[in-house]
Amino acid sequence: MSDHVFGKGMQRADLAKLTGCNLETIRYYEKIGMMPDPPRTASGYRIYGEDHVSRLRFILRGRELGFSLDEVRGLLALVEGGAQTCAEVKERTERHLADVRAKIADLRRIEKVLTQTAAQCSGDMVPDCPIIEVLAS
Amino acid sequence: MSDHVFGKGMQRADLAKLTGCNLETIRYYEKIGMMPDPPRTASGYRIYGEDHVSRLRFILRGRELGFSLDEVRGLLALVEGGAQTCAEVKERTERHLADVRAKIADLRRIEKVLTQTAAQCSGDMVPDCPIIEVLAS
DNA sequence: CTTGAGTCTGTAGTACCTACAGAGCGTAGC
DNA sequence: GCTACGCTCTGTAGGTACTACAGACTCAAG
Repeated sequence: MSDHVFGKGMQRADLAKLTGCNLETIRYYEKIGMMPDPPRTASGYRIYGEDHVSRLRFILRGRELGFSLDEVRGLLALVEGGAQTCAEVKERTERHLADVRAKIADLRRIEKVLTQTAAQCSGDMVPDCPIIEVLAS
Repeated sequence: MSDHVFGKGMQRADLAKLTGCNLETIRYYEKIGMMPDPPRTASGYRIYGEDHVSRLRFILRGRELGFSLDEVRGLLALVEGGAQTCAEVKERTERHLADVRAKIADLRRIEKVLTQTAAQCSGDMVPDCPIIEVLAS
């Protein structure tokens, strides 16, 4: 197989290479209904086309931007459902943005504690390590 | 039970309340060896003392600071092992700090993309939503 | 016709919990 | 003494998002 121009469709490995997605993840997305069941050859091999490429790219991009699979599923439904308005898309994006910002705030708090504590630690043979104090407090 | 002053030791629910840990999580930590097997009453009820409280607090604090359970396990081993030096503790903390900073950088990148894209979106009845463009690109 | 690479399937493993069912235990009230 | 209620015990299943593997099959090249 592996029709060089993908004229008749491509195999799983081709789709994986094209999108940078892990080979097994494609099958996983199919199993949980994120990707549609593709047509098969007579012997059962999956055949993918351009529509599969777009859809998988959409999912991967959403994941890169920190959306959960469920959130991506929702966005896909809006897009595929031919939403006349993007208000809902914007709303979900902003909800997600709030999540992302909350996570950043959390991590910054952690960073601050760790930085301050590590700074107090000489690293020498000290009986009372300030880092351990923080953990044990 | 529930000896008001915890003189003879406390039950699981008491330990949970005292540390803010989920009841089931205590059992889970025991199962994976993060918490030692506690003594039991004749009928099999777990009995916890002050040492269990400290250890659980250490674990929870480590988790709050974003250490993995394995990292916490390692720190605990250093502490309980009566390490003469805290150099190793400092090193691990700094390795973890680098992880935290990398995660912050990741999230900030995500935040930037989402903010910029959401700003371009009017939220009106637009056929080409810039958010979807980003996802589909 | 054989060989090697690709594909198929189901399943198990990762991290970190959380929740539940069904059984047993302990105590307060009657 | 007995019942009722709440706690504990156990093992196991679920959730999120994959990733990896074993064993069987298919396909194309030499």
